[in-house]
Amino acid sequence: MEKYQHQQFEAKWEKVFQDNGLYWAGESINKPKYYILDMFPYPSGSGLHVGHPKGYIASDIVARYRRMCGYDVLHPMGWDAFGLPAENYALENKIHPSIAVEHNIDIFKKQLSILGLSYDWRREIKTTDPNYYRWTQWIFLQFYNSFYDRKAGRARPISELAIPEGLSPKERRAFIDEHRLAYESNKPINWCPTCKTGLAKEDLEEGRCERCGSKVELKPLRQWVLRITEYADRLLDDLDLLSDWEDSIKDMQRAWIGRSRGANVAFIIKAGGKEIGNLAVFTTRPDTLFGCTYVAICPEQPILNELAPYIKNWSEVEHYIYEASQKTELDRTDLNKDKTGVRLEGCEAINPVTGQGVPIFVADYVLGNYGEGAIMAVPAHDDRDYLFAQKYSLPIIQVVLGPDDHLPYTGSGKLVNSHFLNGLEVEEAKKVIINWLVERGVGEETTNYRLEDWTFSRQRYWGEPIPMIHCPRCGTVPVPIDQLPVRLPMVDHYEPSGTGESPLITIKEWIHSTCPQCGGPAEREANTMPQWAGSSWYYLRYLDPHNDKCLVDHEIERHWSPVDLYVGGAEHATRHLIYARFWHKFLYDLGVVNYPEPFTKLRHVGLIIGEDGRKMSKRWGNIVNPDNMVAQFGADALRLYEMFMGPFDQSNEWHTSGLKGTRRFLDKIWSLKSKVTSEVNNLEVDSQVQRTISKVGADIEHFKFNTAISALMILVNKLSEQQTINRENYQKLLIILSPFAPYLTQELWSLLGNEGFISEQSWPTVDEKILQTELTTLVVQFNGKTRGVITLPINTSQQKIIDIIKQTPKLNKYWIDQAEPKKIIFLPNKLINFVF
RNA sequence: GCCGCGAUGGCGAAAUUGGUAGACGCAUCGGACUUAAAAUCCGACGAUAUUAAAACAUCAUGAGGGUUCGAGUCCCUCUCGCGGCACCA
Repeated sequence: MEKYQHQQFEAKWEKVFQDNGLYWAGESINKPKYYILDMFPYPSGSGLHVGHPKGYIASDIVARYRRMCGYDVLHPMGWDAFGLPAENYALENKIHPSIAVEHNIDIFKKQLSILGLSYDWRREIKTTDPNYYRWTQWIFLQFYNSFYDRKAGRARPISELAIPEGLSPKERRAFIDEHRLAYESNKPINWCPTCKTGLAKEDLEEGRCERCGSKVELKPLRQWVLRITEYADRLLDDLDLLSDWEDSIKDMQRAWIGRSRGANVAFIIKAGGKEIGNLAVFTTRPDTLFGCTYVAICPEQPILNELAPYIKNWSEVEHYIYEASQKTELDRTDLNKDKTGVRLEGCEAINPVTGQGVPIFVADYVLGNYGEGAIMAVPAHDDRDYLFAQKYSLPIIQVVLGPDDHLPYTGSGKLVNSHFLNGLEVEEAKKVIINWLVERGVGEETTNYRLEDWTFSRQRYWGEPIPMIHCPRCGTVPVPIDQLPVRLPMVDHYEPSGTGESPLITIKEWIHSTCPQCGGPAEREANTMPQWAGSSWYYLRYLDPHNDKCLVDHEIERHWSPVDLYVGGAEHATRHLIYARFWHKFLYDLGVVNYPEPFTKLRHVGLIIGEDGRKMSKRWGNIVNPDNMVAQFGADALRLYEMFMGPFDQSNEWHTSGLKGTRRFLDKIWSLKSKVTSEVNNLEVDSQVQRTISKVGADIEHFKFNTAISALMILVNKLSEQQTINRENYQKLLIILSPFAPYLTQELWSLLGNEGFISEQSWPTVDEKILQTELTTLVVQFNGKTRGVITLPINTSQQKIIDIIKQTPKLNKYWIDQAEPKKIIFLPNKLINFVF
């Protein structure tokens, strides 16, 4: 069989397609828009392996399909080029990151361009371009200049913040700063000693740096933080708007945000019968307040300073606090570790409902960064408190009845030993007790989140400079908008200092600046933004990439937003996808964007793993380079194979032999060309063509590319059996194959003498008349067991079918003793089942 | 521990969502073509029993139970694997 030479036309057509602007979006007025977005890559030094383009191929198929269905498709690509990996790569290879990044982008772009991806390259962006990060900085300044109005449920300009009267200028300033959505904090942060930078909670994996795997340490460091927690409720509740997101991703985000509704309860602290302080604890189970037998606070609880003079065993307590501070987060939260604590001798906490005192412990199983850093312990109804109470022989009071006597019991049930709560169900008791507490001013309904504010400073060179200035007279002052971008200086030495200071601090000519307020000498903020900053809004910049007046024109944004389809890896579920939703909602509050959610439909791509079953990595030497595969088999075959491997969202092992298979399939189509005539095919073939058009279209929309390709293969097998192939049918096959194999189908399209581009053809309409066949196969069952299949004209009546079966030798033997069946189950055109 | 997903031939997988289990492809085996190989074409390909061969039959979708005329699909129990969260009170 004749084989085609992909080398002879793939590159040729790619150039023609690009030169003709086939993939330009926004060129037609009347078509409906469709925005298809890929998660833009990080141009690393090692180039692409065959796993990377899988998602790009899928979105490209949808893009091509949508164009053929009459949509004005926006399908852009760009580069997420700031961040640690680029900088580490640059340090290792002793090339400046800006040069390394340019080089890597070149390689990536070359690798992508031979795959036939239909991007509108006029819109290419990169996050390291000052004309891009200017707007990243602009957004940061908007955060700085906004506060969150909880009543209105949105961000507002900080100038509209209601400031209490009678504050001194200093207090006024502090009050305002406390409400900014970008704020400076001195709280200890997660510090990676290897990467030498602070990290956000999202950058950790089991207490280790997600990049390098080092255990992170807590380090007190001044840093910029974004108040993402103000958006927690909207980020959570609006997930319900995203009906076309996979539930697994939504569940992951829900768990990450981790909303808990409960109450803060105030305990008065007494020593020697005297009130010496007040401690709030957070609980989701205020109903169990009568079962509280001790209170535990974390070693960082500020109240310890107040209590210190009254604590009789202070040296022991102090030692415990010190020990806890020496532990890493990973060790602190190790579930297997024994619970420890030290009782604060001489102090007691008064339970507001009973008026009785309970002991207070400092215990490092209480987390400092959640709730109030203090808990009311109810050993009977909490696993951890139970273990602790047993260890320290503390009383255990059951207040909720479980199905048996087993304690601890954390389920629901009726309240006992709880005075006015007795007999109530847990949920009811919660409401009653909260009311009781609120009325007496000793408690309030409270919601807490696992989500933490976003640590936004990195003590590294390769990131967007944070556009702030520190003035010895005016304090922290934002860089005026018209002075953006604050450019990252090109320097020879950019190694991280490791001291907690950004390497930019050493670049005196850059650091020294003037205060925009007083004009006096001042210093620039030397920290840079995290890797996730640029990617939190990039999808908006594609819409209007060259605008130098605003980040995106209002009308243009209104036209293209939101993203209709977003394709990328599931590993971004709790990082990029939460950050981007957060920024988008903030921009929505500012009026920059028109929709509350950025991405309407989200699909995640499964990994391609090595032939040895391991993740593709240099370390295992199992990397397959797409360039080699394209050289050997052609881009079309590679595209087909990656889509044919299995369900799109599933991981699959790479097998080059499978790629040979899809290439064989394309060779078959090539050789069919010699059978093409004007003679008509029979109805069966025509009908099969129609069925395939219908199935392939539906499968593309549902991301079932593997079955779409299988349907195409079945059609090709059918056509191969024919002596001649009607030209019309063959061309329809080429058209519906073209989203998968754009080069080969274009070549054949042209060889058949057609003008123009196959990608500009309309998706064939399905002819319902031809689609309907006149015959149907009916399954014949006796007592539920399939005994045969008969082919019948459609809509044959039940009685007629019974007559046929009685006359069919292979089937009538099951008609037991000529008896009448007890029951007949008849599904017209599908199945008949006789129950005897 | 909690939440979610999954388990189908030698392999990747299909199955109109309760109606012919294994489509399509890979690998393998046999045949054709060839001096030969590759490529290509034709054929076989879940297991078992019976048979000269086939037809037919029985069993079979991680295990065990259940619902149903009928279960890969629905329900219950369990095993294993993957992903997420995890001392979050």
